[in-house]
Amino acid sequence: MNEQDFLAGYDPSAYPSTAITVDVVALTIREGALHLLLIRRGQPPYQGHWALPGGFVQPDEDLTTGARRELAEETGLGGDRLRRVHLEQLASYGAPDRDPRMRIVSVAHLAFAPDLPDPVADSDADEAGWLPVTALPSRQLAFDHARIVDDGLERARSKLEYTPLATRFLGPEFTIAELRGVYETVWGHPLHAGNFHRKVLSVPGFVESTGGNTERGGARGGPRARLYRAGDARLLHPALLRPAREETVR
Amino acid sequence: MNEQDFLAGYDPSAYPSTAITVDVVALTIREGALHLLLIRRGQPPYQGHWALPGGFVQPDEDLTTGARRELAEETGLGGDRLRRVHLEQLASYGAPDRDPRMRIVSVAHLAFAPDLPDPVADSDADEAGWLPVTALPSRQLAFDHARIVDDGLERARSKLEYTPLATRFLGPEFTIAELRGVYETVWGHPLHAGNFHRKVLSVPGFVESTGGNTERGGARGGPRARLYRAGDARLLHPALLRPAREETVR
DNA sequence: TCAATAGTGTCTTTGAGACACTATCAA
DNA sequence: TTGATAGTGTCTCAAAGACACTATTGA
Repeated sequence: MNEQDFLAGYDPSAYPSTAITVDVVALTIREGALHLLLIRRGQPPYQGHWALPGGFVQPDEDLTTGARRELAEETGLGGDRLRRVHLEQLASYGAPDRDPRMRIVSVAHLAFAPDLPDPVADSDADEAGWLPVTALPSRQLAFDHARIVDDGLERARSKLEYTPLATRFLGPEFTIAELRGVYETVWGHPLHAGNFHRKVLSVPGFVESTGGNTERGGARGGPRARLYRAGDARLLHPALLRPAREETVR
Repeated sequence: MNEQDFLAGYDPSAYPSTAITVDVVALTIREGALHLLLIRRGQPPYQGHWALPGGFVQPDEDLTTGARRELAEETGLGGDRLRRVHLEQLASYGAPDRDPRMRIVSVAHLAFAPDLPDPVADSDADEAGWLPVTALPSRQLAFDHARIVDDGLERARSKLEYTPLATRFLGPEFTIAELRGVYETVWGHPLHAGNFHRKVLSVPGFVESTGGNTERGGARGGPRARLYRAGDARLLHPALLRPAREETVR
């Protein structure tokens, strides 16, 4: 039997079937706090609970394409704004009982977005919004989404160490202080301003100067800061390591 | 409608269906070279091509459980030997056309194993074996498995930097020189013996002394080496970074 | 005038890497 | 005896972090 004949006689339904969804852990920074895009479910299961935006993968689309589509649908965003959002695969979650309806494997994705407008609820949901991650209703997230969010946050913290993706939380032009704000928000503790400044400028390709300055100094005074845009590095070398965390090592 | 009623009337077949497989990039070190477990396919599609071990996820098993089961089936291994194999999720691959039969999303896993016996072919395959990764028939791997292998190798190289998983390629007791051999094999270039030795011993929890020594010196002479076992660290701090690779940064 | 901030200078400590050297063992 | 290897000592350089300081701005 050759491959042609084999495929002609192949019956997909003879194999165990499972549904595939994509879910998105979309992060942004608002007013100095890390926010997560969540949807309040309008239908069972977990009706009324908050859940990650996501849905079934369409027959003709790639996993990451599906995740970007879901993100576009939930945020009402498109075009250039959406294209500036960083999106990467996070991990897949497939415990047999994670969804009461049927066996569903979710391919979770992680997104970093600059401050975006409030989402518009679509037909399936009665509410959608950016919620601060520090005040998450952890026990009330649908399915295993609390676990997925935890994994996403840890991945985000780690990614800031060795990639320049912190810039994806900001607009096309930013100051070093704003970049430092991203690190402090995601990592959850303050950094030394002077050392951070020098470190960022010393990593090749992390940021490049636009030549411009901010129009005004800080809200409470201070000189006008120089403006930078993201450089062409894909990895930071040397990396910007988080302050030692002995506890997490063992 | 409450959740009970909803689930009772829920029809899984109304949703787009997809098959889920797990594939395993299983690595081991034989005679100083990195080897990969491959199966020569006995059936279409890609009949006669080499492919990663893997298969459909069973209805009641978790993704990682499925990967471990597939690994056990292909290697004929069980019990303690299998339990010593490190297994982690790598990534999921779901391009719509990656399998000519139907939409199949593969959740790839990565395994690090100490030198294992040659695998026994099962009913679906006419051949199975550990192949050196340097001499892979890249263009002849089935499906998108060449890409998955590349991703797995890069993940393996990276994991050796900041985790103690190099020890998973070795037996329960090993010398520093053997551990160095793992790094040299996976990273693909020689390391300075003296500096490596000191570095490994300086990282807390990486290895701990057994108190014993090897029975004999090296094959071409030299003193007997001290024996070590894996320590309790889950992360290396500070990390063992690969020598700088400027090319890969941009 | 005052307080906050941007940006730079400098010193200390840690760690990576180059190199040298000794002790030990197989052939 | 010879040559390879295990393990240690030492030096240099890069980088992280602590601290200090100046210049610039808003209030």
